[in-house]
Amino acid sequence: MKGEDVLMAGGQGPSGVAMADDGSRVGVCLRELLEGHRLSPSQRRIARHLLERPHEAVFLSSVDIAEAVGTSQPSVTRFAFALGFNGFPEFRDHLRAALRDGEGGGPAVKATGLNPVQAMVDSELRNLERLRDTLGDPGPLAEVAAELAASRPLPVIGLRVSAPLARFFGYLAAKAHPDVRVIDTAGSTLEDRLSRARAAGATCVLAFGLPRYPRELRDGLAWARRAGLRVALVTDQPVNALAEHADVVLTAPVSSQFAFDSQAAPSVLCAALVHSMVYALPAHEQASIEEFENSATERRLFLPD
Amino acid sequence: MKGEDVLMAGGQGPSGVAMADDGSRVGVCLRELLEGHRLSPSQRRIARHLLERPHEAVFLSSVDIAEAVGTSQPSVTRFAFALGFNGFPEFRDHLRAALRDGEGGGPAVKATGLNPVQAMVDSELRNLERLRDTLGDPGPLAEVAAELAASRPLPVIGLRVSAPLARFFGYLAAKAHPDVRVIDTAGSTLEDRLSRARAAGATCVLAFGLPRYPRELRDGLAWARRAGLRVALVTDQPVNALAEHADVVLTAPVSSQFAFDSQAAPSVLCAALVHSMVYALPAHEQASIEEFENSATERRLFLPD
DNA sequence: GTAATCCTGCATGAAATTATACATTCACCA
DNA sequence: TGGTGAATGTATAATTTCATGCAGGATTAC
Repeated sequence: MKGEDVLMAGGQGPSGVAMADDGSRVGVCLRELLEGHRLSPSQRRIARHLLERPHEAVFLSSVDIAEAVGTSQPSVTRFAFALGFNGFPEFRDHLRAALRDGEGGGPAVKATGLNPVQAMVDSELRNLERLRDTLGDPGPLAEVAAELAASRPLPVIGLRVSAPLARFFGYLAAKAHPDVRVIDTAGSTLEDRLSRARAAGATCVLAFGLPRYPRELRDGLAWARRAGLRVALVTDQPVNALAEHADVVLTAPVSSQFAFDSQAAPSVLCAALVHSMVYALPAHEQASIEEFENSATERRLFLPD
Repeated sequence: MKGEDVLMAGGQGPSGVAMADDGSRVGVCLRELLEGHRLSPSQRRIARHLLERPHEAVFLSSVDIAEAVGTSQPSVTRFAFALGFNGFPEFRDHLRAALRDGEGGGPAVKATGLNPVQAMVDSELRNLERLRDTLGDPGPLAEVAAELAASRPLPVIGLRVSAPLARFFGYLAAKAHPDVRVIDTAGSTLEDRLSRARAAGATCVLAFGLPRYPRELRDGLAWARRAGLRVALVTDQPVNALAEHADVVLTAPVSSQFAFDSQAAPSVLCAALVHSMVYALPAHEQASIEEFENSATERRLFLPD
């Protein structure tokens, strides 16, 4: 193995502290394997070495171990055989499997007594879970929100299937931002309106690009960038044909196993974005939200809940 | 790699704990690497594949990845070079190092609960679960779908915050229904357009009415009924100020504990509705979906995934 | 429409990893 | 002392993994 240097730190010392992290999971796996096997002296040294570095163990090659222990590579192979495996790779895969069980193993798979439509919803549920997990680090979202909040005006692009998303975002954001301009047509119209927004002081643009990715959106993003606008993109994958034309990418997974995809996760991301934008706004504009609500109530625009 | 079968599970099931497990650590490492790198289509597929299985990624060989992605092994090597590494092993060691750094941190980081934005997503998750459960009985959905599919034309109403939803439904439904007419303006316009639709043969209308319920929507629904149209309503509660003006009600719960609500569940319900509508359509119109897809591909409207 | 560029897979060679054959050493015992 | 057998290392073969040259094909630019 060439890059063994990257694996030499970490670990958790012989007196293994924190039970139940993944390393010790490999450790218990090893202990189980060693149970009731008669090992030769050098094989014991190998075992001891692995037990002391359960994290690295899963990555080490037979020569790595041999060198570290100060023995020969065939001895490592024979060590694997002595433990009942059919070769060193088989032994190592056993360790890797133990590590993986630890990582994924939390919740059990549920019985799938779901009808097709329910399966569809379930699929979107998982997408939302993924979104929630990626938001564990609030940095990127807050960063984008701040940029968007600071841009006056704020152009928002959504073409084709993403047009409703852009409008939805526009509707929410308008409560917190004085000048949101939704663009849902492509071609020269798009460039015209971007151009005007740029001239009016816009510093960045928000784009929604869900599958299937319109070619025209890519062109629009490229154009916006050349025009000096920072491009924030909401899409379903961190890397795709659109992402390379964006400065910041927020991902909201969508299902593609069904004929018609919903936009559950992107919709939630919209709400989260606007939510974050509010905190990036000056106080007097936060107040204007309340204002609108009140005036709307006065005009009896809405029915009682 | 011989024992790839041992690595096929993983991920983090339905009730997934939180961020900051080792897999997502590899994930963020990958994201950082991908940032600002121009990738070819097949390289993007590779990146996606790895992002979807961060746990396994650290163990995969270049041929493993190539086979899984359906590309050639040299493409994987080139992928590593494109990311600035000096070879595939170097790239893989980088990922492994990220994983190791995470393990040192131990279970401490895991204990952290959800941040506010995550709580928001979590709230929508529960809404989706409720939606899934209510769809356990496919009857109402199929019934509404059949009615909608049979109405020519099919008027779809969504005002204010629900306008994007109506447009989204319209976009999807247009693939399966020859004459969908989205109405997102209120007042006399609404009645005009409903009237024309009725004259053209419409038998029912679909309305989206999420909080806060526009007074004008209630008026519109009442008007539609008097005009002899059957009213199907998508809203958030089985009974509210709008439901009494509808013949059939489909409920899609939304959160109201946050300043800005997303439309996750209604969005999914849209997709489910259209999905069900397809099965209520004659075969030749189902075929027209494919047709559109093909013609769109021919016109190279979309970018490759 | 044509040329230039980029992308991609195939074939192949180089490097690394693992398994096996064989020789040597050492402990133990007659 | 010489024999026996397990243990271990050396050398090497077999397998796997990785890198690169080259040609065909697609896309873009002019």
